[in-house]
Amino acid sequence: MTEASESLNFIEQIVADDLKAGLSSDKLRFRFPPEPNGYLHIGHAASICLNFGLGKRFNAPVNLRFDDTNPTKEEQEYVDAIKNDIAWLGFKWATECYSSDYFQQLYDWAVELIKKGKAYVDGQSAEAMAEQKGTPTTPGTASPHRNQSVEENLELFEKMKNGEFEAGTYVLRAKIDMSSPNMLMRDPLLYRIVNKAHHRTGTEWCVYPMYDWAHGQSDYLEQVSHSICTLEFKSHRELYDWFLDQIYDDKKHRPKQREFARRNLSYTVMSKRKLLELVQSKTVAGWDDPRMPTISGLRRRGYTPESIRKFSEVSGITKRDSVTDVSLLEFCIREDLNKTATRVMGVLDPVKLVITNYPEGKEEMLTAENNPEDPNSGTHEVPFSRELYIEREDFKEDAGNKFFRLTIGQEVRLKNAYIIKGESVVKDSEGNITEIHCTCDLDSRSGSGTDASARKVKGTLHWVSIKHAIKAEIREYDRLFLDEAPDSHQDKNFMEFVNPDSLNIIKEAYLEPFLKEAQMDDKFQFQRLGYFTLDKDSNSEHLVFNKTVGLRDSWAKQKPKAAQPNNQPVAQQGQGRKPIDEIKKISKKYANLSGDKLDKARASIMNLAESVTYEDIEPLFNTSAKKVGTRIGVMLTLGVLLKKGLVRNSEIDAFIEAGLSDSNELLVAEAEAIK
RNA sequence: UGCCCGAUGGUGUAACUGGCAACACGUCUGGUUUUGGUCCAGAAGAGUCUAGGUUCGAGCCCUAGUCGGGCAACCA
Repeated sequence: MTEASESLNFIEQIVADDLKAGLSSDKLRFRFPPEPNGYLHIGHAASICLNFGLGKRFNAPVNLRFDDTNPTKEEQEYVDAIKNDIAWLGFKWATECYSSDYFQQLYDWAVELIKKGKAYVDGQSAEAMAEQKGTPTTPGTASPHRNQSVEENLELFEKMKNGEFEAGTYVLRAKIDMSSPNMLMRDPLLYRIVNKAHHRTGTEWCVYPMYDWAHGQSDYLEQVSHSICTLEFKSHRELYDWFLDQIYDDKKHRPKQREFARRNLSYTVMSKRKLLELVQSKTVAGWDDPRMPTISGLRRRGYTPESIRKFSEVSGITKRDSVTDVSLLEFCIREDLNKTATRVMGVLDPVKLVITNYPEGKEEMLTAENNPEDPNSGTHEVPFSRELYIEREDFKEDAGNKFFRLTIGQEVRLKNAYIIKGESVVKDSEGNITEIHCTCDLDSRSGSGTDASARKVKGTLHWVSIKHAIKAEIREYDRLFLDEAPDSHQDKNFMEFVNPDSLNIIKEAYLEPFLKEAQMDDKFQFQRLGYFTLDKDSNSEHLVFNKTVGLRDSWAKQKPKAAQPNNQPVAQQGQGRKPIDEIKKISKKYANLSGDKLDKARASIMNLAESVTYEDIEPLFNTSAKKVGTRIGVMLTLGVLLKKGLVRNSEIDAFIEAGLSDSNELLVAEAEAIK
């Protein structure tokens, strides 16, 4: 138990409370239970970090259990990908388990249930059973098979198991309560017949257990103490407990289920079904497309395990639904990469720069720091020559005072090189700049120690020597959806919000030659641009870099560029709220205020009162005497209305009278003012 | 219409379990800087969904309401 001073999230609190109540700490055991029917995403990372974090905090084992009870959807490919992702995230599971390992035990328990008269085989159609289930507000009706004899049930279930029936013809149901307010308790299904090979058990089984019958029992078999899942399983808890009641042996530890809210990320979707749709519709290139919120997508994009763990940590665990802004995720990756990424230079949108006073044919190697944040990171060499590429965006023929980059007649520094001054431009017939000519101060070489090199200039540009540059493909990504919560619109499908410009490919960017040696998983900062990493599509002939995330850019914010995706939520406080409600809100704590805050509150009440009617305040005259603040607010509002010509009546007089005789000075003063 | 959850600055979380709301992101200033990055200093922004109640005192407790979410797959 480290970091005991930190506040616990409510799940950790539950565990801590159990410990305090006498649970022996060696009984603690957790599990992460994915279904191998898709890839893990950033939402799963929350659950992984929670469960493995619990294990770490309380020094208890955490199992990885594949919930593989549905062979129609599950595949070995997903099992492998999930294990890979969890390991990459940096977690070690105690035991690798599968629900399918328990098929025999589960079957035996089901037979016991039948013998106890608590389960029966139903041969009706799915539609008929759904019909009988009733609705949340009306009770269900019993199946005609509900009271079949134990012998008949046993025989039918045996035949189900032996494959004597076709898929979908019979099911095994628990006999619980067809009129329970909890729909899940209305004789839920335990087993169905499925004719499909299972990725682990092959064709051994013809019947497969449903989630509810498998999950809690698996927890029990593994002696998991705390079974943590997401909120949509809350109503399953009653069933979870009912099933445990049937098989529980009090010499063993009984698991408990607790639920937390799943995490949503802005501008993306987070359900496996929807992610699968993006993959199958070829909207993205695959589960690990760098635009996907999957662990594998984020990894390919250049995110680190540290950054994802950090994101989970700062996001927290609660029971309310929320949409976390991607900017928080971006902060986490920038924070990590800033400390570790090697600084290099690359030009994405080149324009030729000729240094007219630098000797033709001359080349020199300059020294570049690998990472100014890390004094031990060393340096590397970068070649310099007369003709360079710089970023087209870094030059303007005539620019305002706030443009810190290259213009005609102004000096800027070339990073790690010389200070230059813009002299002239060469344009093509259409007026596009094809070359920029400049002169450089040959005394100003970085690191030379001369006075000239120490001179302060307005800006520093990145560059690359044309002769030495290597070419590479760069892939830049924008958010996959244009809407903050694309799947939250009841009238629109999330696919309508797909951002058509989420991928921008730069076929030919120019990079310093140092990058020729780049390896997969190396992290680079292309200075002044952002963080980049090699994509798996790379080979020695053709380098491909993914842009992980841009640097924070306070210059971009100043530019009016309307094309920037708007990050700001539209909703503003107070909008659509009635003035009187606003006044009530401000008034509530009025009596606690003083000084500036008091004056401010008073002024805004007076201001709001201008648009309040008598009908609004009349019902507030009998606000209880204790709610002084509200009464002061009403008094102030009344004053404004009276000034505007409101005619006095007995209710008004009574209210003022009551105010005058109150013990609160503020209220008395306001009453005095208008009496 | 029934049952079950939830509601704290723009966003995500906190508040030592009842003592007048804190942290992070984001935003805005200013400083440092050979990255308009980093770093440093500072600011603005909520009075805790509403109304009652209990209490000396409520974001935390009680009651009623409002709003949001979940629950009727041979999915998990």
